[in-house]
Amino acid sequence: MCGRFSLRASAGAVQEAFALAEPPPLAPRYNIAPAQPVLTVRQGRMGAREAVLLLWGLVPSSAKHPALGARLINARAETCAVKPSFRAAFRHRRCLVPADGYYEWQRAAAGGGKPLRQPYHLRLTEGGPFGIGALWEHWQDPAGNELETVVLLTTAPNAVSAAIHDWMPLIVLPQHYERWLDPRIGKVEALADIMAPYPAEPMTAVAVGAYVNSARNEGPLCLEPPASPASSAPPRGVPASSPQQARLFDDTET
DNA sequence: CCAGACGTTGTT
DNA sequence: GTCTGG
DNA sequence: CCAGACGTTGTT
DNA sequence: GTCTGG
Repeated sequence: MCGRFSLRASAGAVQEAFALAEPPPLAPRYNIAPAQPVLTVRQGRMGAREAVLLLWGLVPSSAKHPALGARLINARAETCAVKPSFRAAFRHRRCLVPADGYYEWQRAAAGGGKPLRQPYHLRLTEGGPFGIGALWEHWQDPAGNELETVVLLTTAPNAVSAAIHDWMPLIVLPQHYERWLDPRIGKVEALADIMAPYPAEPMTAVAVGAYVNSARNEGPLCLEPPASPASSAPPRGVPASSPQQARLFDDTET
């Protein structure tokens, strides 16, 4: 699952990572949430790559109204090529959403306690930006009002992500960007190899405080460690946290 | 044929 | 639009 | 994803 | 519980 992410990288770093002609409009973000505009990299038939802001939460082109509460924020990579709401977008409107980390909430272990959820920030240990595989869609009502929206794809978790949740965002390898973005390619057979879990080795998961829970909160406080660390009772499969920072990586199960 | 849904996660 | 259910 | 609201009439 | 807002 991927319902919240960060993008702190500079416009220059994102321009270079995604081979953009222009530096994208970009301010550091620590808490990007559904229903907000997200930077999206896509490609036209003539091959020009562009970065635009689209609303996160796909409104299918068939929707009568851009149902604000029923937007689709994630779609499964394994099935999006055949689902009616995503099929056309998969064939013609694949895109990448730049991020440099995403948040996952780990459900508390079974027991009497409150159903508190512990958020983690998952990112490349090296720290750079990456591209989340996504689809965009165009919607227009009879009056001519237009809306462009985007949905993030999910896939099976790697070892780092599996300790926290059952899914992870589809992270596309840089060597696959060109093929993924090419609108002339639409057959799932020509794209299936791209839709695999990103390897666990380059990734790190860090427990963070509840500040990130509210989509109204923004800024570096989103990455502060939890006040009462998850180390008090690390759930199964999760190594105990260090006092300073709960670095999460199980080297034994990659 | 027409009518109605079309998505995910999580929880029970 | 396109697929599923009846 | 999580947080927060969830209703009406009337008055300012 | 369920829907909307961010």
